[in-house]
Amino acid sequence: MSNKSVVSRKEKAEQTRQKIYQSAEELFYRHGFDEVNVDNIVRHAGVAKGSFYVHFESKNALIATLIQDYVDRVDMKYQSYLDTFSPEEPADKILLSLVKKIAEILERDIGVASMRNLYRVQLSGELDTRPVKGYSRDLYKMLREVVDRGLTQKIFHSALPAEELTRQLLMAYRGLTYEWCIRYPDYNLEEEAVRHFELLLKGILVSDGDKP
Amino acid sequence: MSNKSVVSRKEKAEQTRQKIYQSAEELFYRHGFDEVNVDNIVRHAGVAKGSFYVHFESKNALIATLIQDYVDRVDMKYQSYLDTFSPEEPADKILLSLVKKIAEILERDIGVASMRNLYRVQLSGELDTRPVKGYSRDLYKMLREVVDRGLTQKIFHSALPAEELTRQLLMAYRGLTYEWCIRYPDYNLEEEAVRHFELLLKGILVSDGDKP
Amino acid sequence: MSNKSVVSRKEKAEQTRQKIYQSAEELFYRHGFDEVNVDNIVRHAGVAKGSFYVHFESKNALIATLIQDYVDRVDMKYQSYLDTFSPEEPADKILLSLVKKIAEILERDIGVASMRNLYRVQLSGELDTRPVKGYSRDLYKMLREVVDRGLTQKIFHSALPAEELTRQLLMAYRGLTYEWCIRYPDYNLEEEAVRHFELLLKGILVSDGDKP
Amino acid sequence: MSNKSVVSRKEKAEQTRQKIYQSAEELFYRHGFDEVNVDNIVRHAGVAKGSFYVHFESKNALIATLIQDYVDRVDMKYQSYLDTFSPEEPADKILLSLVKKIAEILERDIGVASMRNLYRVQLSGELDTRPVKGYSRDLYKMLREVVDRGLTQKIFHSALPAEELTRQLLMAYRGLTYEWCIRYPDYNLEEEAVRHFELLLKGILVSDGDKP
DNA sequence: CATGAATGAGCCTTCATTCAT
DNA sequence: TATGAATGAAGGCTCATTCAT
Repeated sequence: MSNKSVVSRKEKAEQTRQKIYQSAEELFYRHGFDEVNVDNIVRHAGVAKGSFYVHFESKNALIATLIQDYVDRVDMKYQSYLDTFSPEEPADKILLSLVKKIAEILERDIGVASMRNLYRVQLSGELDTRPVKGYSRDLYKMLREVVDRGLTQKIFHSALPAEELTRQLLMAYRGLTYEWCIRYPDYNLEEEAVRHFELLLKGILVSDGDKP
Repeated sequence: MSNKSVVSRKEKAEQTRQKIYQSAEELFYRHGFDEVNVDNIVRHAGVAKGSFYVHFESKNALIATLIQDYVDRVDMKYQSYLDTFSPEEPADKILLSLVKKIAEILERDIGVASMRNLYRVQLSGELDTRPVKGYSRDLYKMLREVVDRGLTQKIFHSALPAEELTRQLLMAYRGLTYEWCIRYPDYNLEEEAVRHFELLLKGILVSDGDKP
Repeated sequence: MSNKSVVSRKEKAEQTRQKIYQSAEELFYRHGFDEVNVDNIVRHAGVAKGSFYVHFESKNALIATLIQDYVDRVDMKYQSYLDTFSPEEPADKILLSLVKKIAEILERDIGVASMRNLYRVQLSGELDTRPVKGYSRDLYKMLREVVDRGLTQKIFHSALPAEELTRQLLMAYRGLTYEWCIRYPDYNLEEEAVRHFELLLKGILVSDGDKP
Repeated sequence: MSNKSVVSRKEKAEQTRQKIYQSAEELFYRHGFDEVNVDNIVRHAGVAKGSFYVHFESKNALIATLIQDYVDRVDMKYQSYLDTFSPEEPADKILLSLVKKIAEILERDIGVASMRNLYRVQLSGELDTRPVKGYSRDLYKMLREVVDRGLTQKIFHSALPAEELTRQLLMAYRGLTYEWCIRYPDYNLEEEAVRHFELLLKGILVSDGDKP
C-alpha cells in the first residue's frame, strides 16, 4: 500500500540528487572545482546543504563521480566507432577520422572547462583519477587497433613496436588536448588535431620518395 | 665606514628573503601551491609571519616570482645553446640535440614538481602567467631557428609554413612535458622526448623511399 | 505536524541571531565599532565564530543593520506624534514639545553610545549611511510641518523661506545631539534642547516690542 | 669646533621631523587617522620607519600633537581679533563678524578633513582631546566677551545668564561645524554660519515689535 | 640621529562537514 | 530523506612597535 509513496519518494530523492549533480556539473564547468563550494552548488540546485551530504559523501566524492561520468560518457560515444570501418580502409584515414571524432566529442560532449578541471585534478595528485586513467586505457586500445591495422596493412613503419607507437600517439593527443585547454578559445581542437596527426603520419623530413 | 654594516644588514635581509624563498620553493615543490600556506613557509624558514610580508607582497606574488624564476633559469641555460652548432650541421640532428638539452634542463634544473605547479597555475587561469608565455616564446624562437635551418637545408618538408610547423613542434614538446608531469617517476622525459621527435621527424607512414 | 519543529528550529536560529545581535550592540555600545571585533562578539554571545557569518554577511553589514535599526526605532516612536496636536495648537509650543519628545527618545531608546557610533560612522564616510540620511529626512518633514503651521498661524517670521528655516532647525538639533554625545553624562539633552530652541524661537536681540 | 656640525645635525633632525609631520598632516587630512598608517607616512615623507619613532613617541602621540597644533593655529589667528572692534561697535555686528571670521579660519586654515578627524577622535573617546577642549574654552571666552558687550549695550536679552547664553552660542557653532563636516562640499560654512546666527539673534517668533 | 628588517598579535572571512529536528 | 543552523579550524594579510647596525 505504501508502495506507491515509496516509489515516489525514491523518485523525488533521485530528482534531488540530479539537481545537485547537474548544478555541480554546471558550476564546476564554469568555474573549476576549487572555485565552487558546496554552498554555491546547493543554492544553485535550490536544495538544502544537508541534502548534499545525503546524496554525496563529500565534495571530493562528487567530483570523483563527475569525472567517472565524463569518462563513461566518452566511452559510450566512441566505443563502437571503429567498427564502422571496413578492414580494408587504410589505417591512416581511420586514424585521422578517429582523431577528428575524438576532438568532436571533447569539444561537444565534455567541453574545455571539464577537461581543464580534469587536468588540474590530475596534476594536483589529490583525488582519485583512476577513471581518467581508464579513459586513457580505452583511448589507448582504440589507437592500438588502428596502429595494428596500419602495421598489418604495411602502411605504418615497423621500426617502433606497436605498443610504443601507440603510446606516442596517445601522448600526442594528450598534448593537443592540454594545448586546447590553455589556449581556448583561440584553438580549434579538431583542426589542430588533424593537422598534427597528419604531420605525425608523414613526418617532417624529406623522404627519399619525395626526392626528384 | 658604515658601508660594511650596511652591507651586512642588507646581506642579512637577503638571507631572510632566501630562507623564505627556499622554504617556499621546497614546500611548494613537495605539496603544491594550494596545499602550502604562509604559516607553513615561515615556520619552515624559522622567521616571523610578518617577515614574509616584508619580503613578498603576497603569497601569490611569491608564486609569481617563483614561476618567473623557473622560466629565467631555463632561459639562461639554453639561450646560447644553438650557437654551438655550425650552420652546416643537419637540422634534424640539431633538433634532437635541442630536444634532449631541454629535457635535461627540465629534469635537472626545474624539476617535475615545479613544472607541475606551473601547469596547474596555467590551467587555473589565476595568477599572471605571462612569464610562462614568454618562456614559450623563447622556446618557439629556438625551434623556429632550427626549422628555418631545416628548410634552408631542404631537409624539412616545405608543405607546412615554417611558422605552422614550429607551432606543432612546440605543442608536441608541451605534450611531452605534461605527460612527464603526470607520469613521473615512471617517465624518462629525455628518452621519450627524443623518441617522439624522431617519430615526428620521420613520420609514421611508410614513405615511397622506404618501398623496395 | 512538522510545523512545530520547524518553528522551533527557526526560533532557535532567531535566538542565536539575537544573541549575536545583542552582544554586538552591547559591546559596540560600550567600546565603539572599531574596538570590538567579531571574536569579542561571538565569545560574548557564546556561539561559534562561524555562526556569526550564518546570520550576518560581515561585521560591517551587522553595523549597518544596527544603524538601520536605531533609525527605525526612532521612526516608529515619533511618526504619529504630531497628529496628537490640534491645528490650533500654537506652533512654538508644538515645536518645544517635539524637541522634548525627540530628546526623550534619543536618551531612552537609542542611547548616547549608539548615537556616538552613528556619528563616528557618518564622519568616517565608510559604510552606507543612507538610513541615517533617511532618518534626517523624516525629522526634516516633521520640523517642516511645524514650521508650516507656525507660518500659517503667522507666529513665525516669514523672512526665511520655510524650507530654509527648517534646515536651520534640523541642524541645530544635530548640534545639540552631537554635544550630548561628547559631553555625556554631563549634559542633559532634553533640558538643553528645550532651552536652545527657546532661544531660537525668541532670538537674542532685544526686540522692539521688548523696549519700554 | 663641532659646533657647526651639531647645529647642522639639529637642523637636519628638525627637517626630518618636519617632513614626517607634514606628510602625516597631509595624509591624515586626506584620509583620516585610522586610514593612514605609519608606513604611509614615512613613505610619503621619504624617511625610514625608524625615524618616525625617533621623533614621535607613537602614532597616537603624533595625532595628539597635530590636534594641539590645529588648536594653537586657530588661537593665534583670532586671538587678537576682538580687539579690533571699538567698544561702541554693536555686539550683534561683532558677533556676526566673529562668526564669519571663525568660519573663514576653519575653512582656510584647518580644513574639513582635519575637523572631521578631530570630531571622530573626540567621539571615539580614545586619545587625549584636552587641547580641543582648550580650543572650546578660548572660543567660549571670545563669545562670552561679545555676549557681555551685548548685555552691557543692552541689545541682548538678559533673560538668560551670560554664561548660559554663551554656551548656547558655542554649541550652535559646534553644530554648524559638524554639519559642515558631514555635508562638505555641499555646505558653505561661512554662509550658513552667518545665516544661523542671524536667526539666533533675531529669533523665530514674530516679536511684538514686528506687529503692526 | 637614521635606518629598515623583524616581529607577532590581531583581524576578518571562508568552508567542508555535522547533527538535531 | 530533507533541512539549515552550528561549528571551528584554517588562511591571508595588516600594522604599530622594537632594535641592532
